[in-house]
Amino acid sequence: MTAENYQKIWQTVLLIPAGKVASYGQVADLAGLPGRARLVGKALGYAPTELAVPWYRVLRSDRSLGFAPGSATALEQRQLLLAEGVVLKHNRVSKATLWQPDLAELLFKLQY
DNA sequence: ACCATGACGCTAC
DNA sequence: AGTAGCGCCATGG
Repeated sequence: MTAENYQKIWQTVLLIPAGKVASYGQVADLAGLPGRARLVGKALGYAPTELAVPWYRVLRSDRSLGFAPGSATALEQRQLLLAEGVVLKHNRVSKATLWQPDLAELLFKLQY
């Protein structure tokens, strides 16, 4: 069951389009796990590399990167986002880069 | 079983 | 812009 939750989370994150970002809480909600943002972070940490989950497109609800500024992971995330054309202002992404999925289409793709 | 620890988030100061 | 408290709960010691 927790394994299934991880699957739901990975699937949801895979739907985030390049150049867009979503928050941990948003992913949790869309994955059918409201209020469980922490689980999203855990799931991303455990994500199998073969799934190629775009973990770097997930950040905090205040639109700042999900890691301590200066940490190797934060630098990597910044680089990957910039490579997709995401605009970063002082360690924050602009509101325009937030992912706003069409719910009907999302439900269709997630196949619940 | 108990306790501490997080890739979090929201409300209230 | 910051801090504090609380809710959340899987994982590991």
